[in-house]
Amino acid sequence: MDAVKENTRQIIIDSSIKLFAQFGYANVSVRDIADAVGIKPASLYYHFDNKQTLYLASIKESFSLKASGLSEILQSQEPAEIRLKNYIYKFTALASEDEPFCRLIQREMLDGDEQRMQYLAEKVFKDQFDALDLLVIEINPQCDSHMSAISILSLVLYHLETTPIRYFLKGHKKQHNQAEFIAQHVFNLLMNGLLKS
Amino acid sequence: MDAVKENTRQIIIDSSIKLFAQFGYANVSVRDIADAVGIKPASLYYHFDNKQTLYLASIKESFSLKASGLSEILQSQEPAEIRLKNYIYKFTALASEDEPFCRLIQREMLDGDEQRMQYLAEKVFKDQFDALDLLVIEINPQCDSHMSAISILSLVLYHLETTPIRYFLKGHKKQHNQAEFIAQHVFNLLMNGLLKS
DNA sequence: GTCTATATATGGATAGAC
DNA sequence: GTCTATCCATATATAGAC
Repeated sequence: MDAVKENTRQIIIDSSIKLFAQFGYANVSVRDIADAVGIKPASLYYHFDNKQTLYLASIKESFSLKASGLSEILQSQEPAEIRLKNYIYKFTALASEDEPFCRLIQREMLDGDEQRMQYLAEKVFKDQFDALDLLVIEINPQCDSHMSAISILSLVLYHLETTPIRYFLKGHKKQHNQAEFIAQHVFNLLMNGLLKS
Repeated sequence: MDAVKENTRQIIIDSSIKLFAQFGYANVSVRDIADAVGIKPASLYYHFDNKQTLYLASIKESFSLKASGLSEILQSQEPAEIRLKNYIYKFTALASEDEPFCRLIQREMLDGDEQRMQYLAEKVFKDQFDALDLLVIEINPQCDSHMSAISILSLVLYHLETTPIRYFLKGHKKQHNQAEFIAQHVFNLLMNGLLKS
């Protein structure tokens, strides 16, 4: 942010976050990143040993950037169902705003590298997930909170993830892509199930 | 299956399904497929115009094998809720059995190539999705059937997709990875919401 | 229908000048 | 720190012999 001299290394990371998230590792060339930054490919190799190193640094950076208006909501003094509602709306909004980041995580999940999974679970998502798990227990102490927490996340993320294909599927409307509409649908489904609209 | 002379085209499709599903489109070369089949890359171009055509044919082929069992369930004479229950159990089982294929579809969604999305939606998934949509309407005519159908699919698929990371998250148990357990959780959630276990 | 040989493009990475 | 120039590997795809 320093107007005089911004860190080139940081600009490279910022650019590659966007590119890797949008197109995936194999579909982003070192040339693409260099072009986005405005330097030549050879110059990248002054800052990073190779493409893989750059990729990992980008993921780490992306993780550490995005954090927690969500924690506030989960730790507020509202009744549990209100907290869940607020959480879903906020989470949907955040995920919707930062679609590239969501894709990056999805891609990591697909690759399924065990060491990286463990790192993500224990160093990045742990606090968030645990707090959501506790909220679910508070709402229904009888339920399998682990499964329910995953279900909540799945409903939000999958609606966002399927945006490109839902456009071509029966019954699609513009509003189905709006974060608030998705959040409303998900919260209602969680409260009432399919039977009650 | 003919012992004397099996269709080379079919062997190519079978081989590429496995490769694309496991590694993703960009990570599988025409050479890889040719090697797996046991022919030279040039020979592939006698059977298919290009890599993309081969890829789409593979997905279509792979999906239609699974879809027939699901269609039966959706078109049976059972009450709507029983059909939904049977559908979820069968769908979960199928998806669980062919994890590579599920990953392939997920990758497709992440790539979000518009032409490929349209092809998949209209030529591959259409009939299945429409039938599920109708079932949802039957169960609750008031609801947004498009959103609800996506929600059903999301619940099943995301539990499977997150298998590698859930292992490291709070409250995980072995049974959370079993198809039948997931189906039970999903059906219960859809019927009763989060509040009732 | 499958082969060999090759055209053509692209991608990761390095050497050395400035 | 960034550049130009280039190497080398790999990828898609084609031409033409068999």
